[in-house]
Amino acid sequence: MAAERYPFGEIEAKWQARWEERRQFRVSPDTSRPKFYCLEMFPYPSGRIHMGHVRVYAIGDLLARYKWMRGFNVLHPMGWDAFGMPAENAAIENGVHPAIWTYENIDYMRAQLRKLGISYDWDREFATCDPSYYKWEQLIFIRMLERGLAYRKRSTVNWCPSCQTVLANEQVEAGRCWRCDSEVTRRDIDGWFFKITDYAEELLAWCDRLPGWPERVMTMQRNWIGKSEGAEFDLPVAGRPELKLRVFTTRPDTGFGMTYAVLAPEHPLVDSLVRGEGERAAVERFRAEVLKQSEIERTAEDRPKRGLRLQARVVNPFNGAEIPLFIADYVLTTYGTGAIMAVPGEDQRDWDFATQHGLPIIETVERPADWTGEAYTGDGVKINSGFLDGLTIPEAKRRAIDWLVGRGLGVAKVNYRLRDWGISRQRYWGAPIPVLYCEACGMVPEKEENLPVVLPNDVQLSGKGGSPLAQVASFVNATCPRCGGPARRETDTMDTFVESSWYFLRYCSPHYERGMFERGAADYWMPVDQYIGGIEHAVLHLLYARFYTKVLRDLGLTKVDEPFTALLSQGMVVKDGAKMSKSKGNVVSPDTIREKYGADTGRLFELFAAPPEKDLEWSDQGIEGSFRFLNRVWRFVTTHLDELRRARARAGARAAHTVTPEGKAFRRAIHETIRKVTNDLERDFHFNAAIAAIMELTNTMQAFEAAADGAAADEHAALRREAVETLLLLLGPFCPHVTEELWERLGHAESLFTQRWPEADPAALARDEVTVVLQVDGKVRGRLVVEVDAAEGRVQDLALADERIRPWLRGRAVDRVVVVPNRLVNVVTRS
RNA sequence: GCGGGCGUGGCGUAAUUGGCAACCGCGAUGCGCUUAAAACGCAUUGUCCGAAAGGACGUGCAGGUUCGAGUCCUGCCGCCCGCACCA
Repeated sequence: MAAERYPFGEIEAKWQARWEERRQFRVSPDTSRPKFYCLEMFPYPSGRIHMGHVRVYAIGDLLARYKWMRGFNVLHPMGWDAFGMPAENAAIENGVHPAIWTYENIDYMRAQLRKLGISYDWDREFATCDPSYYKWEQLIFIRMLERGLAYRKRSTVNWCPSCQTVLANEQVEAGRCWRCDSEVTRRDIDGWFFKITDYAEELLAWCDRLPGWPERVMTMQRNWIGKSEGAEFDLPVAGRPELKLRVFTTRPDTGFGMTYAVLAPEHPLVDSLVRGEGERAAVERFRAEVLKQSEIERTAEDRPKRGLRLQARVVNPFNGAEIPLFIADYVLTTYGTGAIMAVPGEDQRDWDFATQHGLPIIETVERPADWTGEAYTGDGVKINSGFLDGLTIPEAKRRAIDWLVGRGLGVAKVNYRLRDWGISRQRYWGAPIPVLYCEACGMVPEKEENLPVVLPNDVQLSGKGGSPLAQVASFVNATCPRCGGPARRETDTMDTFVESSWYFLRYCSPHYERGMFERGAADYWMPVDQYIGGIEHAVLHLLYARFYTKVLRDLGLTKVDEPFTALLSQGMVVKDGAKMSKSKGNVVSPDTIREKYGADTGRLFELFAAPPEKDLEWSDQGIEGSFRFLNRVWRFVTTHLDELRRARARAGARAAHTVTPEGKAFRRAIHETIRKVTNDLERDFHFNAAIAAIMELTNTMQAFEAAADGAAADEHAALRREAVETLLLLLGPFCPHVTEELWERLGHAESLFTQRWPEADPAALARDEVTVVLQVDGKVRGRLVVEVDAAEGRVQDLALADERIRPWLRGRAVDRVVVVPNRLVNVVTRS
């Protein structure tokens, strides 16, 4: 029973040790070879890895090993995204210090990864919670501060009551915290921001210049940046010449259809517009009502639009009409100017509100004759619009902006949905923000020579709120770097997404002590050629890292514009209908899988069961199938080992000259597999299809073996050897241990992964004959074997004379015959 | 509502990108080996008609383009993902 299974345990330990001894995957810059930087998103050391994590590492290792075999100098590093909430929560629950918890997890997970046999350069490993790492992040923070790219402001922010900290917009998903799923509330608080909005245009422009990224990720980023073009202009307040209401619109052409205007309830102008105590009280009541509804209620389906009409009126500058002014919950402070001109004829939200409040509706675009809808947003000619009448919408937009600009009322304006990145976290386990507050000098950055500002160890973590660092007197109380007087340190820490925004650069020279990274190493290795990770980071990490890289470029530290040339977003591993995760309790441990089947089997299954970008349903039976396959390969090679080794001398003669037709067909199968697998890896990441082709080759080998017993077996020994070697080379990147072992047993002293990837031999692929499909009126009626590239006329004649075809032509006239060379003949009849 | 993607056997999937639909695997059924089971091997496995030969049908639905459509176009239906009162 046990004897039937190949000895994967032994083999895997042996080769992991061997690769380590040989330092096989330790790399340094080498300009004589093309470089390939292959990177999987580094993990958060949360405890243990499960088979969900293994998928991404299996993909990365497959690509890295394949590129090795293609002659690339491959950088394939691994490290730890080690700051973050779970460590702090574990500390609060179990009384373990976050550092201890984190490093213990790292040790455990590193051991798990090593036993999977991934080709990492372990010399480059680091954890982001190490002061030698975050020191550089603090330095960059100061540089960003100097350039106005980091700034502090008081604002209304997303607050997670459970994590007790601020969240960036990207970290709120449908009103809930991305990490703990609690409902997010709003809070006014001082905090630090990175000016990602300065890069909105460039981030957007490059979305069209990264063809190696999945379209859906680029689309998500484009939507997130949310560029819209239009105009911003003033509406004078009637009878109050000193007051103007600034509005933004993407449809300046609809100005003549503006029948009222709306302010966000929190808009700062509201207070100056209110007249008398009665109105003030009504406004306060309305605001309170709006604020008390949660984010989730506010964004619920079918929310009614609530509004309050103010006594003040504004003037529509297009036609001079005095129009009513409202405050309403459907206008947001966070976008545009926080105020809008309302055009119910051409905007559905305004239409809803106007209908509800009995406000007039003016149509400014001619509707199609069959139009039955409400607000109209389609194309058409301008009507009821004075000087714009008769123009198309794009023409009218331009003309309206010119008109506003000419009268000094407004300007053309581009708006983005993207907000600046709030990086302050009121938590302990993160990189300290390197600034101080001095009574005399105000906010002062820490001196560079004093970096890193080290996170103190002696902290009390209660989870009660407030930044835990504020309780550490020895940390808070410091001296001002400018005047030497008493100063208080900033107690917020940085969002952990700051660490993951540049770790790929640190891997280029992880031990460099004179800077963030060594310029030469980064210039050699960057950008990352292939990045692999989950879709959940489409607008989080992947946007931040792009931004941060551009900042580093503008600081003169790197030459790259973009960090990741190509991105593969792998799907989730799902079990029992849910994503495999600790909290769902449906995890499968790689340790269990490894002990039962070996790491190679676990990896093979995850690469085979689904295309990489799709979700993968975990299947115990599926993994059995992958295991069966490897056992079959093992048995095949080991049972024929003597003969295969003997064939070695003859391998040089290349079995091309096999005499028998079966031999020729067999060799073609070998080389077609090479071509197929290479295409599948090179073009579209069709790993599952590549494995299917390798399995098929194995089946062909066994069939060939069974058919060619006796004397013929000897004749084909060299061919058989070629087949086995090809199989091992192709399968190597998927299942590195078992293939290395068999490669060695065949008599090779060199590692399989120093071999060149096989190339399909055109001579082997060449055919003398092809099977052509015969169709009558598009239906397959037969097959015909003809010589390759036979003349069309000849093929046509043969087809028309074919016995299988003739009955179908009886009583019908041939209209024409379509001949697709080497593929198909279609006889088209006329009835 | 806007944007993106998907829809193929009992299941996971494949199809040289417009040319034999279902490769590979899982499951199932039968057989062999075995005292037996496991493991392993062989065979069958889209649906319907037929004893067979063979035929008809078949890629969510309805059309279209084409000699030929899983693939391209139009319109529906369904599912998944992202954003969402963004002016």
